[in-house]
Formats: sequence, structure tokens, C-alpha cells
Amino acid sequence: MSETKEEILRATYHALCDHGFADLTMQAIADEAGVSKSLLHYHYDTKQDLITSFLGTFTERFEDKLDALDADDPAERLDLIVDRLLFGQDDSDQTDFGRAFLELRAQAPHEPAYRDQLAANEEFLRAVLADTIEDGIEQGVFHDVDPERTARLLRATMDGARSQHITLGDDTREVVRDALDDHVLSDLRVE
Amino acid sequence: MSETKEEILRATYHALCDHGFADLTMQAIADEAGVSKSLLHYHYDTKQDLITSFLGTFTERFEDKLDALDADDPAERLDLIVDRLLFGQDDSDQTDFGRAFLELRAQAPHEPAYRDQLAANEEFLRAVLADTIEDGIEQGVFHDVDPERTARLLRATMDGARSQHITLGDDTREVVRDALDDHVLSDLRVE
Amino acid sequence: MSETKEEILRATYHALCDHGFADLTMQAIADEAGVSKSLLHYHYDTKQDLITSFLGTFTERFEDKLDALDADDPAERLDLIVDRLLFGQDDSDQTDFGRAFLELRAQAPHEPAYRDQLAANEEFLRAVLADTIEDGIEQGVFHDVDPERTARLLRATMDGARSQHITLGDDTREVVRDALDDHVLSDLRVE
Amino acid sequence: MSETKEEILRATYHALCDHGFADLTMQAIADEAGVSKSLLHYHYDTKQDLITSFLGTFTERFEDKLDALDADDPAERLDLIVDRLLFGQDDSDQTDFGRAFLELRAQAPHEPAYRDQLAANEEFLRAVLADTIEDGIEQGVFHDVDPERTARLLRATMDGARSQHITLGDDTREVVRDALDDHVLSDLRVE
DNA sequence: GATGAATGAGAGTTCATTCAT
DNA sequence: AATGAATGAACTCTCATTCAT
Repeated sequence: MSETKEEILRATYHALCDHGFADLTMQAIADEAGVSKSLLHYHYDTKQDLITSFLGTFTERFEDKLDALDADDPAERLDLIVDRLLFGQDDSDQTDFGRAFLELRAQAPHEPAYRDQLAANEEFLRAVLADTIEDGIEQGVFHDVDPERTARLLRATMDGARSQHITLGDDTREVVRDALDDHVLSDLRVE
Repeated sequence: MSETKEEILRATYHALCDHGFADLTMQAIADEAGVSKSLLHYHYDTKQDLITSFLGTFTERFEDKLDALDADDPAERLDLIVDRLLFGQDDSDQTDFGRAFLELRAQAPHEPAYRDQLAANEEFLRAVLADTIEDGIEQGVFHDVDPERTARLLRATMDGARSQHITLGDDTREVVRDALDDHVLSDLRVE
Repeated sequence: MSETKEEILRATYHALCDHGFADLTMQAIADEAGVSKSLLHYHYDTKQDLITSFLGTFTERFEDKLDALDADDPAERLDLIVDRLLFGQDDSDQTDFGRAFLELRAQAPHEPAYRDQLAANEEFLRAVLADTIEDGIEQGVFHDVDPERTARLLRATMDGARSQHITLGDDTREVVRDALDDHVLSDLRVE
Repeated sequence: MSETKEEILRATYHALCDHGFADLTMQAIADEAGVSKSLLHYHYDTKQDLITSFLGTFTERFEDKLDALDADDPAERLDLIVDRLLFGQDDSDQTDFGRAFLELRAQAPHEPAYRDQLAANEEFLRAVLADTIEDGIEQGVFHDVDPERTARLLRATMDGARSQHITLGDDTREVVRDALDDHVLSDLRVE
């Protein structure tokens, strides 16, 4: 990817943080990137294309970072992943971006291009969880549950907790984390 | 509430179904209601006021319907509620509306009026679940868990499952329902 | 005039003070009068009619107050009138109203009904001045000038000084008053 | 200034002549300039900005034209200036524009940006008059009056005469001019 | 005499997109 | 590759006016 395109996508991220998705304008992105609106259209036909492209590279990098998470054993790795997916990296940018991302997600039903990207990302996350659970089962540290099903349960729970945190401001993530530990993860662990 | 206001809110619902929240216009609502745009402003100062009002009555009615759910014992009632919150009443309108509602929720961080309404509604849902669990404990049909914590876990999971269903199109609700049964609800039941 | 109409015109005065002429709305007048917009239209066909009516009674009362000014001799009376026309009765309401009145005057070229009222009022003011000067000449206390011409000079000067005071905030009225005394009124006085 | 901006300001002038200030719309200006409304907002953020900008360049050019007036001696120059300020250049456009300008002036109390421009312009006119009078005094052709005070008197009178002419249609400017000559200017001239 | 409900026309402003350079 | 100028369509909101009661 050209440097200019990189810069545009970086600017898109920050513009999303500053304005949210609903108020995101091409002008705001151009301003943030220090280029003209026309240049955005030179590199991306439409606003949608730009955002789709942003979404693609963003999820890709996110997936890379998640892959990089490693641990000695499956149980520890699962904990690590759950923490990351539930709490993210809590700097202030990420909070703002979380809001914008939620708005973007809410557009997915109306924008197949977004939906496909998000679906692929979700697929990835489930696979990471399922694989980790499967490893645990193979290594005898987890009971023999259906990995895919458990992964989906975990994803739904974490997703909901984050959404509620973002939309309502009311942080139940710690509590949910504990409850998840008690009800689900402890069921999983052998001894 | 005057008949006209009722009609306007009804029209808002349908306009949301047809256009989604991001593309919801006063014109669309007016058209759906068969009245002029100016009349909307006669009854509601701003678009936001109208939507806030809509949200208020909508959640109120939703809460009434939930309250009406009844069952012989707490376990059955809990099942009923979980089913309702997870699956809704699946007509096609409700699917469309679910999309719009998700968009609206995503605006909550930027619109305190929306957030307050949604927070109150969430509070209600948690209370309904927690109360049911508490009843079960008192009647000896549930183990002695922390009702509030369990309620939050359930809510997060159901919320996430619905969101994923809506945004990704990929329905994991049945699977999540089963997993929830296995991991959480079965933990709850005495015997 | 009915009490209601009186009340409406009184409300128009205060609404003009509060909003200025450009931002004067029927709603503002109705609010100030504590009645409905429709009632304004019941008593006055159009906004213009209402304002024209207001302007008529306002100038009428103003003229009555000016007529009430009296003094022992023409020189003193002239001074009194000049002071009144230049400075008005300087309470804060009158300042606000002065602004609105200036806006209204500026509409006169586009609204014959306003222009006619204002022209009649101006005619009256000139006549009062000219008559006073004429009296002075007859009584031998003023030199034999053209009363009408002098009246017009005085009016133009006073009008301009007030307008500048209102529009620019820069009060030259005292200075103009002195200069007028030196250059014009002293020319007038015998001895 | 870009040609387009020049054209927009030119169009603003003519739109003011055609519609008056109260009825001046962005659409009318755009139509007159043969461009789209959006282009106006591309060059000027708001309607107010556009008008303020118009007012600035208009008064600037007016001041340039006044500066260009020259004469052999101060007395003659004063006459020239008084004539110009009282009568303007009497084409029909200028009559229409005079009306609009009066409306704009009447908005000055509510719009600091306008007031500042107008105040600066008024300051300039007073200075031109005062300077001319001062020159005359130094050259011994005028009596030793207070130049500033006399300038203010002249300005008030001329301003009032023009306002009355515009608002009432009743042209007293010739008469006022004569009276001014008799009472003020003749007082000024040595011999 | 008085009101509330309703309208239509139009206002200023925003924004993704296009095009000539 | 990059820009500035320009557009068209759409948006929310305002307001004098009307009409049924």
C-alpha cells in the first residue's frame, strides 16, 4: 500500500475517534490527513470504499495482534484472549474508537461490504477461541466440550458486555468476567 | 397522548424499519404518517425530541409486554424471559426494527437522552432477571447464586448474541441458547 | 378599541423590544400577550395589518405626549421639543424599542402602509417645530427665518443623530445638540 | 480576491437592490451570480460572513471614491463632499441600494460585525470632514471652529436627510442643503 | 371571541462527488 | 499524484396563515 493510502487510513482512524461514524465526513478525514478531499476520491472511489478499505486493514492488524498473544498452556492462553477481547487496550483513543466501531457495526446490515469484513473478523475470533479450546482438550486440560459452541458462547458474552459498556457507560465487564469464569471457564478446566 | 402523537410515533417505528436510523428523515416519518413535516415540529421541537419520545414509549411498552409474561415457577419463567429477550417475536418488521434499534443504540454515547432511556431499560431487564432468580432461590428451585451477577451475565450474552445475529446475519442464537442452558442455567437449577 | 386589541398592541411593543423587528414573530407577540396566534389573526388579517395598526396607535400616542409639552415662551418650548426628539425618554425599554423602530422604518420603502404612517408622523413633527418657530417670530423672539425650512433642518439633524447613536452605539447627541445650539438655534434667537 | 468572490459580491449588491436586505436570500445571490448556493458556502462559511465581507469591500471602495474627490480649496472641497454624502450618485441602482443599506444599518445593533464595519466607515467620513475643515482653518478661509464637532453636526444632518428621503420618499435634501449652507457653512466661511 | 392542529413554502446549511488543471 | 472550485440533492427547521371546533 502506498504511503499516501496508509496516511489516509490512519487519518480515518483518528477522524472516527474525533467525530464518531455518523458524523464522519470526507472533509474531516482529509483535514486529519492534511490532504484534499479530492485526493481521497482519487485513491478511493467512494466514501464507502474508503471505509471498507479502512475496515479491512484495521481488522487485519487486529487479528495479527491477537495471533501474537501467546502463553504456555491453553488455559492461560484462553484467559489472555478473553481479557483482551473483553477489555481491549484501554487507552482513551480506543474508547473513542470503540464507540465509532459500534456505529460502524450497526451499519453492517445495510452495507454488505462492511458486513462481510466484520463476519470474516468474527469468524477469525471464533476460530482462535475454538482452536485454543481444542488444544486444551487434546492436552487434557479442558473437558471434552464442543469447542465451536463454547467459542460462540464466549464471543456472544464478551461482545454483549463490551456493547453495553460502550452504549450505557455502565461497566459490567468485571462482573461478567467473573461470572464467565465461574459458570463457563471453570466448567471447562479439568480440576 | 393525542391520537396524532400516537400516529406520529407509529409512523416513526415504520420509517425506522424502512429506512434504518441513519437514513431516517423527518420527511420519511411525515410521509409514513400522512402529515406534513411541519406538524412533526408542531408536536416535537426537534427531531431528537421526537426520537427520544419514541424511544421512551417504545421501551415502556416493551417492558409492559415483558411484565405480562408469566409462568408457574421461576425456572419456567426464566426460560420464557430468556427466550423472549434472545429471539424476540420474530416477524419481519421486528427484524428490520432490530437493525434500526442497533443503530440507535450506537448513537447513545453521543446522545445522553438516548443513553438514559436505554440505561433505564437495561436496568429494568436486569431487575426482571434478578428478581426471577431470587424468587427461584427463595423457593429452593435455584442454587444460592448472586442473582444480580447472574442476571448481568445472561444479559450480556443475550445482547451479544442478538447484536451478532443482526450485524452479521449469522444466527448463533440457538447454539448460544443451548450453551447457556448447559453452562449457566443448568448450574442454577437444583437437581 | 377592544381591551384585547389594546393588549395585543401592548404585547407587540414588548415583543419588538425583546426580539427586534427582523426577528418579530406572531408567536412571540402571542406569547407576550398570553393568547394564541390564531387570535392575532382573528383581530388582524395579516402580520402587516397588525404592525400597521401598532404603528398607528404608537405614533398617535407619541404625538399626544409631544403636544402635552408646554412652556412659557417659544424659545423654551423649542428647546424642550428638541431635547425630547433628540434624547427621548431614556429608559432601557426605549433603547430596545428605538432599535426595533429603526428596523421598522427601514422597511417603509417596501411597505407603503408603514411609510404612510411614518410620513404622517414626520409631517406632524415638522409642523410642531415650524409652528413653534412661527410663534417665536410673531412674538418677536425669533428672527424672521423660513419656519418650515428650519424645522426640516432640525428634524434631519436630530433624526441622523439618533440613528447614528442607535446603529453605531457612539453617542454624539450631546455634541450635536451643542453644535445645533451654536449654529442654528443661536442664529434664531433675537439678542 | 478571486474573480469568483468578486462576482459573488457583485451579485450580492444587485440582489440587495432587487430584494432588499430583509428578503435577501442565498438563493437570490446565487441566481444573480449564476452559481449554485453551495458555492457561496464554499467561499463564505455563513450568510453573515458573506454579508460582512460584502460590507467591508463596499465601504472600502466607497471610501476610495471619496478620497478621490479633490478641489482647489477647502471650502470648495467641503461643498463637494457634502453634496456627495447628501445626494450620492443618483442613479436608480443607488436608490435601491440605499434602501437595502438602510435595512442593513438597522441590523447593526444586533450584529456586531456589521456595527464595527459601519462604525469604522462613519469614523472615516467624520475624519474626512474634520480634516477638510481643519485645512480651511489653517489656510484662513474658515473661522476657528471645533472641526470635529462641526463634522459631527454635518454628518448627523446629512445622515438624517438621506434616511428621511429613503424612508419617507419625501425629498427634503435640497432644502436641508440650503439651510445647512445658511446656518452652518456660512458661519464657517471667512467673509 | 378564542383555540389547537395543521399546512406549504421556503430558509440556510451540509456533504459526497465531479471536473478541469 | 494532487488540488481547488463547483454542484445537486437532501436535510432540519421556521413561520405566517388557515380551518374546524
